Amino acid sequence: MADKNNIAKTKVKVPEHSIRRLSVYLRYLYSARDNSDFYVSAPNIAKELNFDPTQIVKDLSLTGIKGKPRAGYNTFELIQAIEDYLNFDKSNRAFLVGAGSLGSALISYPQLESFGIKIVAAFDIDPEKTGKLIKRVNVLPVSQMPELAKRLKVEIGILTTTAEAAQQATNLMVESGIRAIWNFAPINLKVPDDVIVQNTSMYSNVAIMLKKLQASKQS
Amino acid sequence: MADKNNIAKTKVKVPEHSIRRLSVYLRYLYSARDNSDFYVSAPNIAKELNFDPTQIVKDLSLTGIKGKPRAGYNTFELIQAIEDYLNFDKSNRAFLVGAGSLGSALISYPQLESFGIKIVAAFDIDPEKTGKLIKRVNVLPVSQMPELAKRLKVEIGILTTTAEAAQQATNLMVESGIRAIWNFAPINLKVPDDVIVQNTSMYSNVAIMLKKLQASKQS
DNA sequence: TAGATTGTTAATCGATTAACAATC
DNA sequence: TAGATTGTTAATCGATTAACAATC
Repeated sequence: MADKNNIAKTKVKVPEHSIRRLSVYLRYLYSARDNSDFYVSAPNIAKELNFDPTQIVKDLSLTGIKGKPRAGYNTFELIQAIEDYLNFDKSNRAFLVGAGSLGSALISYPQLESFGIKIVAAFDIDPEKTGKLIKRVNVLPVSQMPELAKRLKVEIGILTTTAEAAQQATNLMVESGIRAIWNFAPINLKVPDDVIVQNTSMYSNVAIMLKKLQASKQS
Repeated sequence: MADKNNIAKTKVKVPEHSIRRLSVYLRYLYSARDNSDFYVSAPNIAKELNFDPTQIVKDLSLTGIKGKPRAGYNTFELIQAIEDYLNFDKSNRAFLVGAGSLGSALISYPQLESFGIKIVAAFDIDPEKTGKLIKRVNVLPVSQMPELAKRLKVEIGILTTTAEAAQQATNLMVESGIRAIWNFAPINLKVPDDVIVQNTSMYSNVAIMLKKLQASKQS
């Protein structure tokens, strides 16, 4: 049954909570490294980030790293282990579709490359926008996407169009062979079973923040 | 113990998963309403968004709404119930700090207002940026923040500065009486126990997407 | 050695899913 | 009435936390 398949596929099982935390640890580890801290321990990180130390130990063990009792983990090895586990090997080329203000902001977002995503081209339907450069990234007409995707073996698409244009842009990405879509458009995309959609809704974060604010007022 | 207190306070207990989903349902319900669907049922929404129907029923019950067996929920009542539950009453005024490309993108982000946030002013330290307008929002020097926050009773801050400027900007927001900070800067902010920080890290989403992509290739 | 930290196993907690009765 | 859907209670599942042994 196609529908059931779809649900199954959408939920490729990965330990989301741990992965989310690992990316937070990683950010801290970069600064520790720059700070010449050669060893970091779980209680160390925990104190800095206000996390639970045993949870950190458990998360880190996912990457297969071995730490030294008393000392902690070698900072360089730990960074390498997390980067490997999260596939941040810098070869993940991505297209950005929708060169509006959010798209431009993402192209400029700091360190996105060290987090495994390299934006190699941007696309737009608006002829006003195409033919220009945004921080060394070319903005091309969408018609060039399928051919370029195949040539450059691009598997990742970042969707920053309006909600109205999003589904059509998605269809084109799928036709071009894109396997994973990082979606910022506030709409539920329809994709084939084997395409991954990562929704980044601004709204859900707003909702959670407002709810916490309300809860904090009541106590 | 201050540290323990901090941990406790950071985790004001709200059903995060349900809230996140409710905001997704809401977005769909707006389109259903515009489409003149006067009644929607859980299996209805489930099919459209690829969710589990019983989970939807459970989530919706959080808002206190009563549905009709066989028919479902009145669309207007349901929208109202979710908006009430999530405090989207449109009176949540917010300051935006850091008028760079991401800040501008957020000011232009569609429907943010219907999701409970109204950006009433933007701030920047760069004199090049202050004194201008971004889509009807004034960009002011940060020095004006404390006084204006008190006058307008602003409790929410949106932080879109660089990582380097983020902590200082945060301190100023806290001094100004901001109670909740929606943080886009890739850094762990230090705040007093009673201030809520909602981190929106781009990186964690990248990490999860890459991990899913890898997992899907292995099956 | 003593003490701090890792690493593993067990207990708890919360969220999701399943089952089914109530009801329009 | 029959059937679809709500709504509630129970079972399952996964994630977090606690406990403690191993080790440097």
